[in-house]
Amino acid sequence: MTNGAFLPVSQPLDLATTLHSGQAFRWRTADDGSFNCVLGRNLVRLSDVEGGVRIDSAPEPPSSLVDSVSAYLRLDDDLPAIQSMLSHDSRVAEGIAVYPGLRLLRQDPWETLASFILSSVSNIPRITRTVELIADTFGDPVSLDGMTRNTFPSPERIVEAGVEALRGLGCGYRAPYLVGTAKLVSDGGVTVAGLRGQPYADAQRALLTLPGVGEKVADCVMLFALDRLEAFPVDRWIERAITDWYLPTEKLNYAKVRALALERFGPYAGYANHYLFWQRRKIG
DNA sequence: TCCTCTCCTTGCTT
DNA sequence: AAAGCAAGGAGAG
Repeated sequence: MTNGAFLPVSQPLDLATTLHSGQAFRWRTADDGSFNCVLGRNLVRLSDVEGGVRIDSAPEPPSSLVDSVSAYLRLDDDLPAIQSMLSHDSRVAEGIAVYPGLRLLRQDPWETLASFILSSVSNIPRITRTVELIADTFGDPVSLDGMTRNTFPSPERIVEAGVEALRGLGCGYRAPYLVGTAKLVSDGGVTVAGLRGQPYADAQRALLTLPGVGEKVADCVMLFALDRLEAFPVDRWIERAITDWYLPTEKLNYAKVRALALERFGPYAGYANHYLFWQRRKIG
């Protein structure tokens, strides 16, 4: 065992729910209840402990990753304050009551972009499987305490891999989208990481130039990786929620839903989105 | 400009 | 076990 590092947590944090909430696809739960994932080039294990989270990692020592794990878990978001701002909405309030420790994550932009290109007309188990298969095939191995997992491959690696190989891994019609986007990213045509913190309109404009990226995928990347908490991805579930709960008489389009989200939920619309998403999925 | 329709792969799920 | 369904996007009309 490694020596572990302690990340004190005073915020609400439900690791199990957060890490398996469909925003990240590579977290696994071990038999001992801990969670492991490759973050960047480190294999990281998180465990719930009294007053916080225990971090183990390799090859870099856990003590050097405390800040980056804290950032990844968005512990800088004051979740109770955000939740109280959103609780005027009864549907969101219901979601908060069921998942009080459900947080958004601050993930790697490229991996998030690739994952959500693969998400189209798919489902969470399948996305998880495909993303893992891509890492197993084209990533680099990292080991921690006898466990080995692979890094998520760089855009350059995805370009080298090519469309046919990705089709072979079950990417289907999304394979050329992923390779096309990887080309633009590796050429420096679009610097995804550089979009973090950019204004919504600028980040969106850049993302929409990428193949396989429409408004919904762009919103997922902005929300889950680029610090745009006002992003409000509209997938099938959210669309049903809006239709049934908010705008039953209107003919919806993406812009209309976004306008409603911003007006109703403001700068933290993305948190409302995530609670609504899970409330709606629960109901069907 | 904006809307509607169709097609695109394949694994989960019932 | 056949069939519906799945965190959509692109292109045509």
